[in-house]
Amino acid sequence: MDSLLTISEISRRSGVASSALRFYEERGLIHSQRAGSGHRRYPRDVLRRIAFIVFAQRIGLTLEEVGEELGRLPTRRVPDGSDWAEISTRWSLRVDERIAELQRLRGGLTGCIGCGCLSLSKCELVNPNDRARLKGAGPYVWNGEPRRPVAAAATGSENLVQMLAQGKQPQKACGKTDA
Amino acid sequence: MDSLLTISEISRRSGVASSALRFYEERGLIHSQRAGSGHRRYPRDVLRRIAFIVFAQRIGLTLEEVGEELGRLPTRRVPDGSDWAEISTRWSLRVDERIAELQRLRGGLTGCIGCGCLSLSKCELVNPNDRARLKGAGPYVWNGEPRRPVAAAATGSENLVQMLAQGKQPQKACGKTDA
DNA sequence: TCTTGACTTCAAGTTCACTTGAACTTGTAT
DNA sequence: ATACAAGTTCAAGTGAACTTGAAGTCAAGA
Repeated sequence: MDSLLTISEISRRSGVASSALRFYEERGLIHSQRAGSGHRRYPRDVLRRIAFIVFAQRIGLTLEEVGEELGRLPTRRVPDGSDWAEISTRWSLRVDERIAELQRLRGGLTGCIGCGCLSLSKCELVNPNDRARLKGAGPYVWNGEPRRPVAAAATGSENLVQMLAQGKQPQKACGKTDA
Repeated sequence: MDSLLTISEISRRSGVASSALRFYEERGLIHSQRAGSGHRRYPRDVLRRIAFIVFAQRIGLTLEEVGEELGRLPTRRVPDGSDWAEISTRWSLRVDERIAELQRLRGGLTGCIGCGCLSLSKCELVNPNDRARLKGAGPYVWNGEPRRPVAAAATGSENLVQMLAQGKQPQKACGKTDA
C-alpha cells in the first residue's frame, strides 16, 4: 500500500488549490508520478513539501527562494526530520533578521518620524540589507520589505531611500529642519 | 520665498523616481501645484509625505492603505508634528502585531515543522488574522504575509492553510504521523 | 536659430503567484 | 449508453507598484 493520492486529495488536505499545485510542479517545487490515464499521483511526503512552501510564503520568501531551499534536500531518498530541521534553522535566522528590522523601523517611527524631525539629513533609520540587487518593474516585496530601493532614483548625495538602505540610526533628538 | 521644488529636486532629495512621484500623485497620495508651463511644483512639506510613504512600504502597507492613513491628515493646514505622531502610533501597533506573528511562526518552524511532526492534524501553527478577505489572482503579500489563504482550496475539514489561518499552536511534542 | 535638457501625458510593459477559461480526455455511477 | 465529475494542457487574465517608451511642450544657452 504505497497509497498515492490524487490532486484533489492533496488539495483538500493541504488547503492549496489544484491549480496552484500544478503551478508549483511546473516550477519544480513539487513532483508527481502519473497514472496510466495521465493523471497526477502524489506520494504522501509531498504534503510536507507543500506545508513548507506555504509556511515559507508566510515568512516572506518568494517561490524562487523556496525552490533554492528545497533544492538542498536529498533527492535520492525521502527527506527525514534532520533534513527539514536544517532548513528550519536557516529560516529561523531570516525570521530573526526581519524581526530585528521591524524593531528598528518601529524605533524610527516613534522616535524619528513621529517626533516631527524628518529632516532626511539629520534623521536616519533602518537596516543595512543588501539592496540594489534587482532591476525592472513590479511590486517586489520581501517580508513586507521592498526588494529594491522603493522606486529608486538619484545617485547623488543623501536621501531617504539611501538612508533606509544603509541602516543608519536616528541621531539624538531632532531639530526640525525640513518641513 | 515660498521655495517650490521641481519634480527632479524632489526626486533627488527623496530618492524616489520621478515616474513614481507622478504615479503617487495620480493615486492621490501627494499633490502638486503647476507652474505656468504645466510643470509640477512641490511645496517642501511634500517631502514628509513621501518619507512616510516610503516608510510605510517598508513596514508592509499597500499604497491603498497608505492613502487611507494619509487621508486622515488635515487638509486645510499643513500637518504638524502631532498629526504625524498620531499616525506613527497606529503604525507602531501594526508593526508590533507583525513582530508577534513572526515570533509565532518561528516557534512553529523550529518546534513543529523542524522537529519532523508535520502531521497537519496534530501539529498546528500560526495566528488568527482576518484571512479570506480578498479574491482573485495575484501575489498578495502583506508584511510578507499572504493576503489570502495562499492558493486557497478546500472547504471541508482540517488542512494546513486553515490552521495557518486559525492560529493554533503546536500541541506538545509530536508523533510523526504524516510523512 | 538650433539644440539640449527637463518636463508633460498616455499607453503599454514588467514581475510575482497564481486563477480562469477553453477545449479535450478519463473514470465512475446509473 | 450516457451522463457527469475530475482530470489534463495551454493561453491569457489579474493586481500591485511601478517603469519604459513614444510623442510632444517649454526655457535657457551657444
